[in-house]
Amino acid sequence: MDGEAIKRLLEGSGLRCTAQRYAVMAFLVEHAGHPTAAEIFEAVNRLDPRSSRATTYNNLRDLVQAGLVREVAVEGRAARFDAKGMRHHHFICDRCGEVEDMEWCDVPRPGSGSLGKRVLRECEIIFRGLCAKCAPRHASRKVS
Amino acid sequence: MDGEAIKRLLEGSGLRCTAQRYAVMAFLVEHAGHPTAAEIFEAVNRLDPRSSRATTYNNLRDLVQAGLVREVAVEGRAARFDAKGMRHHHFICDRCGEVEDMEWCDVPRPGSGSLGKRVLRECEIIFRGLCAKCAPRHASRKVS
DNA sequence: CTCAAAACTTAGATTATGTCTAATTTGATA
DNA sequence: TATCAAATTAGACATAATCTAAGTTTTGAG
Repeated sequence: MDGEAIKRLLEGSGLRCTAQRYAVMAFLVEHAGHPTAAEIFEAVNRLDPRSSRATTYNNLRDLVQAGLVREVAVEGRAARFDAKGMRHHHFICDRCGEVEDMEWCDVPRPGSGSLGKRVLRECEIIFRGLCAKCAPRHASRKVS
Repeated sequence: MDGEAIKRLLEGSGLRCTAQRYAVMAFLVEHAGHPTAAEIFEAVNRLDPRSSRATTYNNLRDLVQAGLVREVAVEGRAARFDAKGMRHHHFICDRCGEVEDMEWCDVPRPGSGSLGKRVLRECEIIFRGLCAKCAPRHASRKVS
């Protein structure tokens, strides 16, 4: 995705394409590794320190509200973000908190009986366990 | 579930049944509404102030590690807890953060190809949208 | 173009949530 | 009862995220 595409993405969602907001979105598009807000802030400021921490959080919130970015909460750790590209599920490592994408598959929808008055927007599967890096160390150590 | 059953549950998992730990577990068994740690602390201390905040957090962590309690992370809000009774999925309200149980159904397992070296422990579906209380207000208001 | 309003950004204070420390208490068991 | 590991405690500390109030930029009406 090039710069123009990102600009169109933002403006198509009613968000102005400011330097700071563009930087956050572009970083997320290029880095699929589910960075935290702190990592995003540090990365976009490393070479071009023109965005404050508050703005990074503001823009992440705006992007999530616009539906361009997904926020993944992880028990006991900072939230992680990814650009909503292809649909996918998530694998969360019990040990290191790493979030990884898992191949998309359809999710069984709840019957309207069990849904009641709720309005469903999306369904996602969370797989939990040990990531490829942590799995080998598992045999001898209690998962903490 | 009576007091003896809770005691057996704790001791069966290698945890001593202390007054404070029992209070946390009993509260979770009786209150299926996914309370936060702060709510649990406040509730178990309202009439019988014998547990500190640190102990409440320690015990919640112990219970989660022992597999007796589940922790549910919610984007932008405090973690919520529930006693692992029947298996169920979760519905999280976009607007108010409320966590509700959804009927259990089997989750499609990822093929061993897409799983790679990862070790899978559990799968859960997260349904997102508006809860029954928030849905009616939706038409006129942007979901904040 | 000009001006005012709206959108956006900012630094730093503040809040919310959760963890750690060091001292003390509890309780199982020898 | 004496011992010692487990559990608890108060409060300091850490971290993540939000808020505030002021300043800056962009937009659009006139």
